Amino acid sequence: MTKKHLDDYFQKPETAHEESTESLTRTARKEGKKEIEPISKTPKNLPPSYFVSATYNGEKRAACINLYEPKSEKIYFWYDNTGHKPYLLTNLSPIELEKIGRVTSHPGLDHFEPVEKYDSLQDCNVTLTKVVTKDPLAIGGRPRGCLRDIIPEGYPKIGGETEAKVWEAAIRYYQCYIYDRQLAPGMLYKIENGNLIPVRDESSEQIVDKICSLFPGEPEEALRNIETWARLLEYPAPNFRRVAMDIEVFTPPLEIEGKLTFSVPDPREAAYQVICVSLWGSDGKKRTLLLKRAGVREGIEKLPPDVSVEYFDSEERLILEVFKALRDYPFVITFNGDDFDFRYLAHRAQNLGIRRGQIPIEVRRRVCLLESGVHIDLYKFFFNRSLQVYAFSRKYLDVSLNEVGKAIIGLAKLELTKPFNELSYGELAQYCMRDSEITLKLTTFDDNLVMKLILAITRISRMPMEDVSRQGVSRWIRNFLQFEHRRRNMLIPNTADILAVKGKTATKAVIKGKKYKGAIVVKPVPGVHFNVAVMDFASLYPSLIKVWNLGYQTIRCSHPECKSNTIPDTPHWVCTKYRALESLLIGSLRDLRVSWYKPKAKDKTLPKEMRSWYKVIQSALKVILNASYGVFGAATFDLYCPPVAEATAAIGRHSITQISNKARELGIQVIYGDTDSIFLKNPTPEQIDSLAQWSGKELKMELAVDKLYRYALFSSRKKNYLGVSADGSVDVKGLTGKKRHIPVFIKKAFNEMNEQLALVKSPAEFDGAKKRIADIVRNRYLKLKKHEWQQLDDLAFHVVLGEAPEHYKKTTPQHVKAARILKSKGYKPKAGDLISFVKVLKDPHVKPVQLASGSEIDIEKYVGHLRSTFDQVLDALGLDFEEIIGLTKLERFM
DNA sequence: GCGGACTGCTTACCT
DNA sequence: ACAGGTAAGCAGTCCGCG
Repeated sequence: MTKKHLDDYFQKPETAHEESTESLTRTARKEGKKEIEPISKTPKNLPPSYFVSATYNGEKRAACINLYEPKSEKIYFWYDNTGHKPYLLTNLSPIELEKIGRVTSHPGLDHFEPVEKYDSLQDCNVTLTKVVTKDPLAIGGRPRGCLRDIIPEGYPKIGGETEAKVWEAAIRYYQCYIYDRQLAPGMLYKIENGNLIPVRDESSEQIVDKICSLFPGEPEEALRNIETWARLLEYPAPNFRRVAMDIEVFTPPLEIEGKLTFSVPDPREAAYQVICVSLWGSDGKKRTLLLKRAGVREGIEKLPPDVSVEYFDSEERLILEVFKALRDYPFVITFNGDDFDFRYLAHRAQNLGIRRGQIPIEVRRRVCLLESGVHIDLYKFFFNRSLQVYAFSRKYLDVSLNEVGKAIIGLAKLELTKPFNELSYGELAQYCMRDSEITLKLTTFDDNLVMKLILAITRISRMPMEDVSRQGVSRWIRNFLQFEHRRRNMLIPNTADILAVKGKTATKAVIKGKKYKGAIVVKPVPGVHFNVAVMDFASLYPSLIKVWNLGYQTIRCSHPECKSNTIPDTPHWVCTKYRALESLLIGSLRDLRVSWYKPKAKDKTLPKEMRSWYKVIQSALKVILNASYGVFGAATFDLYCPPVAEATAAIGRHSITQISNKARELGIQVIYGDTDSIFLKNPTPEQIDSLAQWSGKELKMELAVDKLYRYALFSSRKKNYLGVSADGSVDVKGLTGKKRHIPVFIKKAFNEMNEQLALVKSPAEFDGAKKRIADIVRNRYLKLKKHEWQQLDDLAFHVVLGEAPEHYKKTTPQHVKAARILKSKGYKPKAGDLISFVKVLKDPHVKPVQLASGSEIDIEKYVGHLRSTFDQVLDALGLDFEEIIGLTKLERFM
């Protein structure tokens, strides 16, 4: 890599305006062979196509845009023809830069160019120098000799006056290109006479106007911003022609404790044969490619008739056939393809002597990309915590194909009944096909929700689809903020500079080690409360960021006259002269979601496809908005600004305190509240109305009824309650009985109890329910005492191993003890694994469930867990666990 | 040397 | 690589005790 690029420096630079009219592929050109079919053309003209991703092409030394043409369903390339080049910014003048030999002699240097930028941290215009290079690697990305390191190191501090600094030097080149040309990834572009031209969507203009008319009070700048977002979000998604792929690799069997297991082959070594590959296309094509091996039984009668079964005598030909398919489809979906399937295939191909040019996979350190299309690795996508919680409402708890498949589309992996290498061709194909079936269906369910979600975030974040599907929400947010900086010719500040000017926090966190004080939780009033209304602020934190004009630029600004514009409960103030970018952008996104996309997603009068698109948008916005406050408190975020996060939380506390005071003033009893919500006991519609009115008027915040509970049940614990809605649905929050590590044996009883609680309609009906609940608890207790469980698994606790078992130094929690026992038996528990263990009488008091037997169970421990699980509810019902299980008060003291 | 009180660690949850 | 706040269970330590 390094060598190749060093060589590049000594070549004559190509003219950047060179037309790319030839229709040979990049691969074919490199190899000088014509036998490979063209990956894709770079045409002079192309009908409207979706901008799906962007890269840098090292050979052409130009940005490359991947366009998906929805009629032919193919990807085409367009290379920059504007002469755009990589650059960084520095405060050194060209004259000062000329004095640094390591800069002027740098082979990647192109030229210097003065630029004016607005520095929002200092509130002044600055003249900087654009250091333009021939190659992005000249700026950064290599261990030594990059200009972004050379400039600050190399400048002799004359008189100690000027400190040489660089800006915008860590932005990926293709992002820089998107920012500078103000491109809209995910939107339509056409190629006309070799030029890239945005395609305006006339049909959405009316609807965009309508959206804007929803916000008559907004200032012009905010309206223009809303308009921009609306244009991006209204345009529909294409059909993404795609294929899901899964591979199976021969694995030598490993014997542990007399049981056969298999270790996962190392994709870097790729030492074993690829024995089966399955391809499941969105076009209905289902293929399974099998390697002929000695002594393997046929058994393909088990496969559905529409699967094409293809046998190969040579592994090399099998792999080449797979590569052909990978070139054919514009989008390829895998589950962990970055770290396994693609990595393995590429290295295996190399091992087999397949020429580099014939391998369409670009293997990078952490990802594997396709030369001719877009690779989406669903493992990374579903691993994303924000998506897990806010887009898929914690439906899956473990990120494995099996768990995600079961939870989201109700399709599990096939279970193997015998060792891998004893499978017949049919069984192997069946197993492998199922994996690619789940993988594809994870992108097709709910009217292609996943593909659309990626597209929507691509548009909001201004990032390529590959990056959107792999990176976290903080990158999405960072990128659209950087884009808007460029649009306004604002200097993108360095993280260290923001921190130096505005780094200090002033409040004390409740939790040791945290940076600032967070939200308030109101102590609940224990007991059962009928007719409870839950009111909450619509997206509290984004609303506050909008209403209070929060951003790194505006918090603690330098203007003396702003200092009186204080933030409650902190020593901070906010600018009164300028609007913060974060406030503007997050504010618009919030407004769009609350006033347009959320209602539209529920609007039954809309056609189905339209409503489904609106659902996608509102869900994408939800994910982004929910993280929009947290990122300012995250040191890894480029615009990290602790006082912004601190101020947001402080105003949040102020808001909920004000609103509960007002509620009490109106004569409503507040029985609970957490962060942005208050639980009101038996309020009248008038009281609810006046509270909402007051909030809008005094706090400038929307407060609305979120839930109406027939009754709610509280213990004295915070973040612990149970609410029953009018339709009998039960919300369980925080109770131990719902936590995933609790044994099924206890969970079952807990769920039975909830069924009883769901039936209660009036206070009078509680007596009967209490009796039945007492029965449930007593029965469980007796079953435990009599060792009556269906299987030992039902008694297992399931706890995630946060670190590798040997990594725990300070304490040894029980699940780690269990993991170490497993390790000593030859298993290889690693970080992220779910450890299942039971509590036993003998010494370490835990045992992995696989190794335990019923007779060694510590029954009293389980009674204790049963008790503590139920106490949370029994307290509120006025029931007593010990009385239920039949101990008299006297016995308890003995 | 023992046991209760206390602190800290770890995980899972809530908003 | 969004944040802080809360609950639970256990591990480990401290402290008093003739």
